[in-house]
Amino acid sequence: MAGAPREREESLDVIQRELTAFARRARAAAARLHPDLPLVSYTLLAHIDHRQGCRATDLAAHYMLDKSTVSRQVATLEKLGLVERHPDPDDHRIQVLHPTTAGVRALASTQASRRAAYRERLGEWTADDLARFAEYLLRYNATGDGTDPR
Amino acid sequence: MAGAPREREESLDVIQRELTAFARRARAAAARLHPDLPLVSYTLLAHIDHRQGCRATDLAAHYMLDKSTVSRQVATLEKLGLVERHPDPDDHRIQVLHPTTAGVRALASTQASRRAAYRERLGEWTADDLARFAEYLLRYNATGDGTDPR
DNA sequence: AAAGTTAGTTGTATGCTACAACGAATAGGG
DNA sequence: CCCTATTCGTTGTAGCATACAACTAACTTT
Repeated sequence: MAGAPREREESLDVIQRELTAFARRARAAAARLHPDLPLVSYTLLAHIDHRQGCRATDLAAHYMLDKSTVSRQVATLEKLGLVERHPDPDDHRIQVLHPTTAGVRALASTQASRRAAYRERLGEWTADDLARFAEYLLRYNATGDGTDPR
Repeated sequence: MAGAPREREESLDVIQRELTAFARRARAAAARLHPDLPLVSYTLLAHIDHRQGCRATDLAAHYMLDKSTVSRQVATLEKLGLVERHPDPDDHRIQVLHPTTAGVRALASTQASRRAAYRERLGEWTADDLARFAEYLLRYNATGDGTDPR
């Protein structure tokens, strides 16, 4: 570990700094993209949609949020008519979450403008670089925490 | 635009999803890393340190924050004795921000544990991958917004 | 059946943020 | 030299997101 090149440290610092900067800006950027949808709720809705049908606990684990936070966010989403809860027939504690038709629609429209923003931002990148960047991010996020096994 | 490979779209989606997930988790992760330092303030302090001496406006631009937000955060940092304000002799509106000795110290200790966390998370990565990941992040952040010119 | 565990909700407090209205300092015309 | 931008920063106010703790309901284990 002594001989490890100093370049690694530098790369780590850059990664750390840039990820932080990104995280910091993300809120503002997201708010600009979909001023209508309550922002965080959008994220949760997207995740609910991505894995068709998931529990509140899954959301909490995936995003490292307290269950109370998720509970309120889901309540908001439900009030907006974007998400439905179906009690699990096998276990009445569990509510399985699904996007409603309106939810899917809202998601699609937001997704579109969001994708456009990304496309503009990453338009110059080669498909190769995009693929590698995506792979790095996946690897980075997968490593970290026990968020969810798969 | 029609012939653009669908792979690009997929990569974009992955990038979007993973960056979002990261941003979402970042708060919780950061809170774990330095429970003492008010979290956001840490970020600002790091930036103040990184560019030796900057104005509140610079911080706001860099992180896409409202000046009022920065004002309060800086006030907090000052109250904690981590940052000093020096009025610019040429322009009395401007306050140049500098970390205090305590600020540098706090930053160093946090930086250390933070770096350790990153090192653990990215320990398996080759130096090459790290460098490329860092470069992608730099490129990504640089492109986006008029945060700051350089 | 009693004790323990898991899913989710609600009460409460706090942090971070934006927007708007303001004060102070400077810069640019007439 | 005043009068009007413009720029930098603060304070008032309000809202969202979040955590922690206490609680209910439902399942599980012994």
